[in-house]
Amino acid sequence: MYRIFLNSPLFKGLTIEELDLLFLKVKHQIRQFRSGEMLAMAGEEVNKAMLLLQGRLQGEMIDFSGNSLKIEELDPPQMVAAAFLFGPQNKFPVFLSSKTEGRMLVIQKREFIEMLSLEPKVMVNYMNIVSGKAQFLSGKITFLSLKTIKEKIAYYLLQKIKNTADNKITIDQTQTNLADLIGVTRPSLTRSILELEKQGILTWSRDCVLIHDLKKLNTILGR
Amino acid sequence: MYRIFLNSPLFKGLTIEELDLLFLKVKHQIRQFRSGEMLAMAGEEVNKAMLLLQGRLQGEMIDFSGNSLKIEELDPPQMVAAAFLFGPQNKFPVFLSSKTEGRMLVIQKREFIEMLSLEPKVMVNYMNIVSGKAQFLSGKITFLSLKTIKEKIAYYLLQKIKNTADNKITIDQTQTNLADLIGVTRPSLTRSILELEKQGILTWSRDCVLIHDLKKLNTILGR
DNA sequence: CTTAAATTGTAACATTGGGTACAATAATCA
DNA sequence: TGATTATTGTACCCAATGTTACAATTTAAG
Repeated sequence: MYRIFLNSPLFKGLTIEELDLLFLKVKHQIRQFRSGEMLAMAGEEVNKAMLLLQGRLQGEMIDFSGNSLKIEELDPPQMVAAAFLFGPQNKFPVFLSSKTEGRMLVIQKREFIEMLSLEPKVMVNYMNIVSGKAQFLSGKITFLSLKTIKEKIAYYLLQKIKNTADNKITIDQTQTNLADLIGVTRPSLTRSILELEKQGILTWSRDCVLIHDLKKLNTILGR
Repeated sequence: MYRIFLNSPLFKGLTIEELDLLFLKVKHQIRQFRSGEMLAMAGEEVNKAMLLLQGRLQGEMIDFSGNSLKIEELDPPQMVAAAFLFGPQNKFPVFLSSKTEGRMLVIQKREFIEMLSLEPKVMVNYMNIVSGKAQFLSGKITFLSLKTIKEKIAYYLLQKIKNTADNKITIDQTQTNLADLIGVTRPSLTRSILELEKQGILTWSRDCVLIHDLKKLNTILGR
């Protein structure tokens, strides 16, 4: 019955038997949702643990000029608003809506605390999840602190180049998408890319980027 | 002996007896530090729980143009880097240095996990702390997502006005400080303030701000 | 009360990036 | 291949903010 929970980060390392036993003791529900449903408003209180089982959610922060800065998409079997169940302001930080239909496991906060006490493995898992959220947000802040488009491009590329041996980076999206991702307009992004090319730092072709001068690319970020 | 830990958020709700018993079982050290000491570099691994007992620390993210965007100051009895002890990238997100001399309690991660299992109250306290960190960072992101200076001013003032009954806000810092805090230059801040005054939204005197038109102030943030 | 220092106001100019429109160049499909 | 569409390059203008420098005002110190 609870087999589908097994590959969730929250229940990682548990046996089926442990899981079955746990859910015998802990009260819980399954909530169904349709596509396009608004599941939570920013500011709303979080008083239950939610584990996405099926479907896809998205959390977006509506910035005040009406644009929406996408924070994250959520796929199963991830927890929803994990970092906002405890803490002094346990309210949704984003608008949460469903991109598809699906369902999630819901456990009231009181019962969730009980569960964490009953099973230390779940406790450690949960701490990893919440800490991971904080770390994700911390990374976002690093990025948002970058001021110029060139800095954002440099940061983006240097993140990508970590995973490749040579100085060639595969770009798996269009400039339009990328511009949207880093929060600038497309013509501005193109303009900055071309300036970087003129400076001899890189060559940007449709599907990949060649870094000619890694040193200068780092210089843009002041290091 | 461990009485000084009692008013720490981590050990809130424990009796002296419980605390004594806990620290009999859990290995720990006290680390002294001098003023101006660099305690951790951004990127360094976090493998111990740290609780500031005395002195003052500051964590700052050196932004890549060399400016430093202050993230937080830390006073006793707060935990250090609480949200970065677990999770997939348990590394310092900021440069941590001491502003004064002082000392802190240090518990290795392994022993810390043991402590959380031994005492559920501490576990819940720790989760509140980590979640609080995530929530703090989430707030930072909201702020960093604001684009114009007027938006930042409006956000700053509306946060402050929550705590006051009337429409008068006490400003406890100079414009120079405030400009630094919200990450803009001082002349630009002044310019924006004056424009807000011309629009009849507020009056900004040395030590306090009078909001004349709360509605318009909200409008700046698009709500 | 006078003076020095800190704070705030102001102005001219440079830079960055958004808005818009359109041209040029691939990529895709019939 | 030819036509259609998606993507990228380019230009022009404008708003927002940084840079710099200096003036005006307030506060603090003696």
